[in-house]
Amino acid sequence: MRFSVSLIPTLKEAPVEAHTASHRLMLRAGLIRPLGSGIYTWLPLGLKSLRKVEAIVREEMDAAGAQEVLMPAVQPAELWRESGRWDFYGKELLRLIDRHEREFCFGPTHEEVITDLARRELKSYRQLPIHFYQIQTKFRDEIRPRFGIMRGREFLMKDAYSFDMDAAGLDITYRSMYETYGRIFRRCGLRFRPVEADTGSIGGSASHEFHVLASSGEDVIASCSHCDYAANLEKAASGPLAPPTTTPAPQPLLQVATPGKKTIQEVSAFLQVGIERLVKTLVVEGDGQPYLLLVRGDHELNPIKAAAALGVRQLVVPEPGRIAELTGGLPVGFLGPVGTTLPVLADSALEASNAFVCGANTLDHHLTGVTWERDLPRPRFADLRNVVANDPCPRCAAGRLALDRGIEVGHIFKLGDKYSKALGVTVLDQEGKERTPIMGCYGIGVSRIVAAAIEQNHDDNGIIWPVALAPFEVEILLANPNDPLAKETAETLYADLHAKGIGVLLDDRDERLGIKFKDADLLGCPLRVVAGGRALKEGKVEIQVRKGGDPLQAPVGEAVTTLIARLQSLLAAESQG
RNA sequence: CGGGGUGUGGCGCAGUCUGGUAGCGCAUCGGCUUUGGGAGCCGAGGGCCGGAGGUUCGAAUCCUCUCGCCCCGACCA
Repeated sequence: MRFSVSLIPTLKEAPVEAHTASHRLMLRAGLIRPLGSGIYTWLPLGLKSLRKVEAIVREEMDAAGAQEVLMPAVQPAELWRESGRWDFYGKELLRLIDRHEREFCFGPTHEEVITDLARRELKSYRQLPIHFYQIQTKFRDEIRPRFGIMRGREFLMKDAYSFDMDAAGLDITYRSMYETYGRIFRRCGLRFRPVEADTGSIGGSASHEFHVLASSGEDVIASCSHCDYAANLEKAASGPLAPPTTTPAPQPLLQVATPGKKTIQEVSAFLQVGIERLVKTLVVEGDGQPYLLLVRGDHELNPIKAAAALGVRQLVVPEPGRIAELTGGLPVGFLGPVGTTLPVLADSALEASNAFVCGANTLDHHLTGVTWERDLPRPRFADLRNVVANDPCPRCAAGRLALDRGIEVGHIFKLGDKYSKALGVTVLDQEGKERTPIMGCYGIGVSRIVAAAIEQNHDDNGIIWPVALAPFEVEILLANPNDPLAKETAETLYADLHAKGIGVLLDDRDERLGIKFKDADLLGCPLRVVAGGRALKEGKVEIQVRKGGDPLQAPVGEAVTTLIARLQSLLAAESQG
């Protein structure tokens, strides 16, 4: 591609509203342009990268035996009513009405459509297992789209759905997808980690997320220093904690004045007690019922775990005003479990606590020396909190958990028979009996991968593409278009690389070299070649790896082989995973 | 949805408080010079100041409504 005739609108300054690296750089490098909140046009250069991701995903899915289909983006409401999700999915579902007043939605996902296809076409166990995928534009009406492509409303997704006769069959398919995903992200040159995930509202029995590691990631993932345990924060569990080392001898129960000290920090500082010896009392509403939840002062409530432990469908943390209603007007900031009439559930980390501090249910007072059984009944204990760094690993004795940030780019699920049952998919087994197939579903955020790759690979000057995703592997800078020798060298190199199947961008603009350098850094092609100027006087071109390192010079005649060798070694290094 | 912010040429911004008919840098176009890390000089084009209504002799500026965009938002007891 020739820079001079292409739309590559680079920007010196990014619009103020772009904050994250990938968002800024995608705008500045001219990969995308916004059209509305959370919706973007992919410009030629951005589209090249997007297509590269797509190609990798498609090759690996095909290799794993999945069959590509393309389902409608617009889906009749009727199907979603059958699965029960028309009402359940909420406002993220973009709903449409056609000229006949019939209701549709723009598909955020395609379980209903694929399951409908399955019930029409699958009749016999002989057709199973079978596995379909598509790469398609999805729309989810996010509450708050942000970070550019990373959390847009419209995005490109690979979604796949498998049908097996039984759980054992699904295990095999699931395992194969787990491996396939690893291959895909390795080929993309991304540093990533598969983690155990909560199955959430979709339901099902097992689930893994694949996260690209990046400090700007929206998700927190915990992994063991010792074994291969890794899970997202929603799901991550801790091994049993040792009691706080500062646990004192038994103390009498005392009510102490703590005027105006409402926060854990304030109380801790005021009473000169470590925050791990305080107990936070949280009021929540589970399916309309109030509960008191207790977690240690230095821990955070995990609402998903709490909802599961309480056995409620939906857990709401009420507004302060509502808390007062639920507790009969007790002072927020001084709540405690002693003497409460509400059901109490405590985090397991508190099981070993004693002589702790909590609110006294009296304005401006806390209790100290609180001890289970003596001062209040032992409540039920359960895992209610987010793990913190250094918690013991739940799987192995030796490991400690570390927390990292990640960008979720893939998610695989064992769905079970939720959809196949709801929509009535049946096939005949060997005995001629009707059976409901077991489903799995497997998603990859194709467009998000492009943003995640940039998030993980950039510097102050611009993008540093992994070879596999770069819009072009090589960019040639024609140092001076008016120098016939430089021009001829650049053109020959351009043609030769092209002939070898290497993606190459030729910056043949009538611009100063400085501008071309700046743009080349911004665009981030893995290799940059300067044709002209100093080196060419000695019959050489200058080659620079975007990732860093000293520039090297190669005789013009050897430039192509040198470049190809470089690309291969880069590619090999990047796909180690 | 709640709270906050913001909307002025393609991008970044000033002007708004204190009303008098729009300006700066970058980008764009033309000319001359320059040519290895976002050049210099000269000249030019481009904005119904998000939209609607109102106040006023007069509105980017004041008032009301509305739309877009951005940021924050359970609790941290």
